[in-house]
Formats: sequence, structure tokens, C-alpha cells
Amino acid sequence: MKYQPQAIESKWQRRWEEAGVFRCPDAITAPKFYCLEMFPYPSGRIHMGHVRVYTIGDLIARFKRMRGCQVLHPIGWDAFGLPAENAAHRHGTHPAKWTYENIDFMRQQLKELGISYDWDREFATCRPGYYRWEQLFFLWMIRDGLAYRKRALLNWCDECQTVLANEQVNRDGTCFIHDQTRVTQRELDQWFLGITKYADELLSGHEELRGGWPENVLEMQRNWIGRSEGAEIDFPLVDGGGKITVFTTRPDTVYGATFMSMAPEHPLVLEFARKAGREREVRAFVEKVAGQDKLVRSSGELEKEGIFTGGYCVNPLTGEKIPIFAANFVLYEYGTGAVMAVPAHDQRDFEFAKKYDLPIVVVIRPEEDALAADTMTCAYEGPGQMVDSGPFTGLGNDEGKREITRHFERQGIGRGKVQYRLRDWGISRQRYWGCPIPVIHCEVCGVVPVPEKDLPVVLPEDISYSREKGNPLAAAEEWVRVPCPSCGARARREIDTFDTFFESSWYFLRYIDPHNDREPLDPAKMRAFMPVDQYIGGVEHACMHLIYARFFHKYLRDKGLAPGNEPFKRLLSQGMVCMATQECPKHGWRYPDEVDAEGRCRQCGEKVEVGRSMKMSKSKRNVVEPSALVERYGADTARVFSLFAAPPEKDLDWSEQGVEGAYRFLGRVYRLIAQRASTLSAAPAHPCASGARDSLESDAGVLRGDAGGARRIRQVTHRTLAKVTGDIEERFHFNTAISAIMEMVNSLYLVDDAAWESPETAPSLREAVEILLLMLSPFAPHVSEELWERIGNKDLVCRKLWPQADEEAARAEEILVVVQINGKLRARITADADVPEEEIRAKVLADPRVREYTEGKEIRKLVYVPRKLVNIVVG
RNA sequence: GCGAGAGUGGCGGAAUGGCAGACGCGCCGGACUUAGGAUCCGGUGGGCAACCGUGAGGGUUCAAAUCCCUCCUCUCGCACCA
Repeated sequence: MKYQPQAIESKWQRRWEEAGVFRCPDAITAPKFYCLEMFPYPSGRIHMGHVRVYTIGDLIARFKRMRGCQVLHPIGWDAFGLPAENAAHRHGTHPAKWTYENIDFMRQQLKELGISYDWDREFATCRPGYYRWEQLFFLWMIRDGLAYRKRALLNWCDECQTVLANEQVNRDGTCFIHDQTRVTQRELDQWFLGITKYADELLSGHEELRGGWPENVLEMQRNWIGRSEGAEIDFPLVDGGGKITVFTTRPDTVYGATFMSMAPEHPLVLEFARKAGREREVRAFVEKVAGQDKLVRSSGELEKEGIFTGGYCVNPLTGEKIPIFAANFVLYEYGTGAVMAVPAHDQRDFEFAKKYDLPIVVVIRPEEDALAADTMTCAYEGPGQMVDSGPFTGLGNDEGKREITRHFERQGIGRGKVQYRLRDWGISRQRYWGCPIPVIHCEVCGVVPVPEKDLPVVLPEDISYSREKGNPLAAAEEWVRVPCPSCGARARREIDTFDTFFESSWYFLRYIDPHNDREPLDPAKMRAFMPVDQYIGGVEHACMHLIYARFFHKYLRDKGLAPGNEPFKRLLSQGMVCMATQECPKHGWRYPDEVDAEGRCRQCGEKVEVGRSMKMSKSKRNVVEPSALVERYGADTARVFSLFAAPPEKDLDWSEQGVEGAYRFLGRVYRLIAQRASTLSAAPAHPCASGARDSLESDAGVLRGDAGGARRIRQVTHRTLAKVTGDIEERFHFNTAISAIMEMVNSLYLVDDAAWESPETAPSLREAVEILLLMLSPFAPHVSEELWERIGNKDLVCRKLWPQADEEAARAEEILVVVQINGKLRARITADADVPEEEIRAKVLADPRVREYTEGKEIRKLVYVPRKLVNIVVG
């Protein structure tokens, strides 16, 4: 009777597939439930992070199916991306071949885990059947003015020969792939999507998500979108009649603006310098800042530095001529790239002013005390009353903000403005392995969108890899050369491809209609299955992916394709999978199997140092291969361990011994039931376990008449059932659900042989075992099926309904009341469950142990928490 | 620097105002056995005890791991956001 998962697991995976149990038909016949995990990038093989997220998703999917829902649980591949090209360069394999082979391998790995996907809906985003539709969306976006071209300063990696997103640049200013290569700034024509048009809605949409999404993710998005209210103000230049516009959240402090700071990258900086004959020194400064690494430039400790550009502008309220500086802390990307400097009321400006000996003018007076410019040691950024502010003197500064803004608006030199940190989404990538951007560049007509009838623009897969760098598409002459769709002249295709976040921004919709080749999405089907009821993925996608996907969904809603305002009703962001690192003094990081049982390096015999538990990563070698794990313990063990070791939102510490424990538990379940398979088959089945709820009442009545043994068994069963149901459904605490099942198994082990055979208790035990298997099946589906069959069931356990806990059976006839004296635990009493409060009070006070503490003392207060606790306060 | 989160036995974790340490790992003991690193059963926060124990200190409460304040440590995110 040995538990041998390998044989069991492949058998049931085959059965499920044959029976098509996880296929979700288009026609909805029960409440739908859309369960989605973030789809994987096909990097080669799955890792423990995948095991964790797909196990969590599968648990929910299987549970909801048993709850009677029609569950849509799809999977696919986020298949475009740079790693495929890097692999191509390194190993000479074609990105397409590499990607498809990885997909085949990983699909197999996922199937080995027994995840209940509807594989009929699987797709890879690198297939024209998928990406042709996002090319169409893009054409719509151009027409709607949502996609536009802009010359922009972008991070450029010489090694990749491509543009990087900010998040792809390491903090030390190097490329995230080539960490030896310094990222430089380049100005290129790029496509942008106007996500900022939706900024307000992306923010207000949080109201709808509150409750279903983790608060910290909403908070991160709120910070990312970064709405701030203020004003744009024009500062006229002293020569030349031009102006510089700044954005400020403190229009109330304009009277205190004594100079101006501009981002070194700002084109006007060098222009001012040229006019003033200061070009050499200013250019040196600009280049110095450009070369400064990101870490230094973004840290709070950055030494404020700047240089006078030679230009002056006029403070529009004081009329004073103020100098214009280039300063290293001003960001070109935010606002207008220029800031009015108010040293008295902004700390950075204060530091800058002190360093370069610029005037400090106080214009806000705090409640407590007036400020004096010469004695200030730091800026005052708080609220107060306006002083030295011309006609606005005396106003509260909040009122001042409004009044001054209004004043500027009347003068036509400023306006109230809501500014977002969120920037429009640059989507152009100088990469081969991505979706071609469907436009054509004509010398006569300029940028011409590919006509819809000519879609898709298929990425040519028969390209050569002779070029080491840059985009191989540039060399695919026969593909690039096309006649201009509008004038017929010789023209060239755009060789840039989409950012791969483009694909992941709408894949959840396409799963609902994956094979549609007439239109991207059938709105009727979308209405039937959207929104995603439960989305599961890593918190690292809190900002980018989840904001882009919400944005796409809103846009597609506006196009009449997607229903509702928000695509993901509930979000679960699961924690990382961590493991202790092991470091050999000679050989550095060691994989677990490079260390022997004594903790010595297998290569040199030196004692390895066991470090803190950190996120599993190849670079630190603190990884466990899912395939090896499944081969050794089986998928059910891998699943049970990942669900048991920690609640889903917390980081999970991988532990070999913990895995052993999970394996042992399943072996224990297996032995308990397999040993008695024939006895259990012979026992009359309990209708409750078969999901026939209608007849529950009458039959349960009969069972309630059982001897005490049966009563106790049913109590354990239904109490466990209630707990497990609640833990899964309401709390998402799968670890405590498993521990409750473990406790039930422990109890069943204590049932003696006679009881298993006895006609009095056998039906209750059969019910217990059936309910146990039903509860276990979403966690460990294979062994549950196997045992379900062994005890004489013909059908599949994954198709059964989740049983309903019988409250009457679960009810305890005795209650335990804890007695505290002055808050300290002193006694416990038991009483019949329905005893009135008075009787319990009397019983407590009569208890000898209680009397010991109350004798001769005044009882000042007695707190009674019904059926739980009594606290007696004595003087 | 800003923002979010977390600190509980030897370890992972339970308990979200009401018995701190469920469950699992580890460890200890017993049974079975030729044998056990299999399996089954039992024990296991500290202290001889009174008692003491949830990062530290204060507070609210009949009652605090849980709520509030101050501080410390760690983790994650960040674009000095004007």
C-alpha cells in the first residue's frame, strides 16, 4: 500500500483530458467564473514562482467548479520578447524556433502539475492570428488620436541597439541585460499611446476595485499615476520675448520665486548659454549630469548642483529679473522640465540657494512664528498666511493658491493644471521578435498607416542572423520595401515592433474568443465572460502591466468591444518564492545539489555559508527545479507544499523538509483510505457526500440517531468542512484549510478497526472519507481521484459538487468556557451548549479554583462573552 | 529621502479584541521490526516554582500578537514629482 504518485498522476491527467472536464464551452449554463493567472513568458522551463501562482489559480478554479460555476481557466504564452533574441545570438537558434520549443516543453511541465486548464483556448502571442488584432487596435488608436509620434529622449543601449524602458535601466545607469553597458540618452521618433488621457479614470476606477484588490497595489498605482493639482505659469524671458512655462503646486509662493531651475537636458539651457557666451562651462555641466548614474541622480542625498545658464526671466508677480539655472535635480520628463525656485518654501531650492548664494524671500508665515530669511536652516513647506505678497498678503495660503491662479488666468499668463506623473506610453522597440508596427514610411506622404485590408503585417520569420546587433528587420529588404499605400511611390515599412506589454494588455479578452478570425473579439462573448473574477499574479506587475491592461480595457470599452470599466474584479498578488542561499568560500553561490549532507561544497569540501532566505534566482543558485520535484514527490506534493507553507500573499520559504512533510501527509491519506478501500466500497454511501442535497434532511436525521461514535465522526467531518469552505472561499487562507484537513486525517487515524466495519459507524466513516476527498481534491487532485475511485465511485471527483456542511452535525453539545480573573486565565468549565447565561455565571462562581481567587474579595465586574469566556474583575 | 508591508517557539506559520503557539518541520520518547532514515502512537515556548513570554517602550480596554502613540530592525517599490 505504498503511495506512488507517478503512476497515479499520469493516469488521471489522461482521464481528465479524455473526458474534457476542464473545457469551458462558449454557451453559459451556470454562473460563470473567470479565473486567470498572469500568463508566462516561455523562457525555457517553469520555475517555482510559476508552480506557486498556477497552483493557487488551479485551487480556486477547481473549487469554483465544484461550487457549481462554469469556470473559464485559460492559459497561453506571452511569447514575444528580447530573451528569444538573446538566445538566438548566443546559440544561433531562431527566436521563433527557440520560443516554440520552450512553449512545448513548458506546456508539458504545466500538464504534469495537473493544472485544470482549458487547453483548447491556448494561444501564443507571437502568432499572427493573435497579433494581427492588436495591429488593428493600433490603427484605430492612430485614427482616434490616441497613438501619436513624438521625438523623445530615450534610454539607449548600444549593446541591444535598442531603446529601453526606464524600468529596464539598472539603478547604476547600465542596461538591465548587459550590466556592463552604460545606457545613454538618444532622441528618436517613437510611437506613444496617450494613456494620460485616461489618467483620471485609471485613478477613479480604484473605487470600483477597492475591496477586491489589495490596498497596497492600489496605493502603488495611485503613486504611479501621481495626480497633483497646481498651475502652469509663464515666466517671460528678459530678452527675445519668449517665455518659460513652469508647473507648480505652490502658486501661492510665486512672490518668493527668486530664480529658476531647468533640467540640464532642456534644449533652452544651451541656447541661453550660447547667447550669454557661457556655452563651454554650461555644456560641461550638462554632460557631467548626463553621465551621472541613475543611482546617484535619484537618491535623496544627491548634492544639489547647478550652473547659471546666462539667461534671465521675469517673475510675473514681483516683476523682478531672476536668473535661470540648470540644476541636476530637475527632471526633464516631468511637468515642463522647468521649475520656479522658491528657496524659502522648498527644501531643494533652499539647499541650492544656500550653495550658490541666491536670495531667499519668505512669503508664507506659519501659525507659530514669523520666519526670517537669514536665520532659516531649512525651508518651510507647510501651510500659513501669505506675507510680502502684494495684494494677496494676508490670505491663507490655500486661498492664495486659488486667487493667484485666477489672477494668472485673467492675465492669460497661467492656468490651473492637473499634472500627472504618469507619462504617455512609449511603445516603439527596435527589436525583431515583436509585433510589427503596421505603418509605412513614404518619402512623399510621410507616415502612412497600413490599410486595414492589408493586415496582418506578418513578421518575417525567414530572416538571417548575420547581423550581430540592432534590428534584423532592417536587413530584410524584400519585406521592408513596399509601395506606399496612398501614392504608390517606393516606401519602406516601419521596422520597429511593439513593446511586449502591448500583447499582455488584452490577452485576457482574447481567451474568451481565441479562434475568431473575423474580428478581434465578439462583444457578446465578452459580455458573457468578463470581467475576470479572480486575477492572480506577482506584485511586480502592480504598476506597469496592470495599469496598461486597465487602460486597454477602457479603450476597447470605448470601441464597444469590452464590457464594464474594469477588467479584473479581484486581484491576488502572491508573494515570492524564497530559499536560503548557500555560498562556498572558494566557488561562490552553490545549487542545493552542489552541497553535501554535511553542508560542504562537493567541489572542494569547504563548509558553505548558509545565507538569508532570498527570492529564488538562478544568479544566486538558490533554486529548486519543479520537474525534479515532481519526479521525486509528484505534483500533488508540490501543490500541497506551496499552498501549505504560507498564505498566498506572503513570501514562501522553500524547505526540502517541508516538502517531505507534504509528501508524508499525502501518503498518510493514501494509506488511511487505500487500506480500507473494500470496506469503504461496501459501506452505504451518504447522500450528502454525493452532492444530492435535496435528500440531506431526511437522511441526516437517520444518521443523527447513530451511536455516539457516529455522532462524533460526523461532528469532526462537518466542522472541518465548514472551516475548509470558509478558509478557501472567504479568507483565501489555503494553509489553514490544509491544516484543518490534516487534523481530520489525524482524527480518522484514531478510529479503531472495529468502527470501520461496524454498521453503526461505517456510513458516517464513508461520509467522512468522501468529504475528505472532495475537500482535498482541489489541493491534491490526482491522489483524490485515485482514492475516490478505489472506494467504489465511478465518476470523477473533480466533477462533483462541493459538499454542504451540516450545521446540526457540526454543532457541539458541550461548550468550553474560559474563566479569567483580572484578565489572567485561571480556570475552564464545560457546560451544555444551550445552558443559559445565569447558570454559567453560577457555575463559574462556584468553581473551587475560581473561589480561591475570589474568596473575601469584592467582585467588581463580571464580563461574559457568550459561550466563550468569563472575566471576573476583583478588587 | 518618499511610499507600501512585515517583525510571534529551534524553523515555516496559527490566532484580527476573548485560552498565544493550531497544523507542519525539527527534536525527544514509545510501539512494530532482523533492522529502520519506513510506518503507527505520545511528548515538545521558557522557568524547579510563583510566574514570564508575540522587536523595544508607553497608552486605550474587564481583556491587546491584534487598536493608538513613540522608537528599533528587516523586506519590497520608487521617477528628488516641483
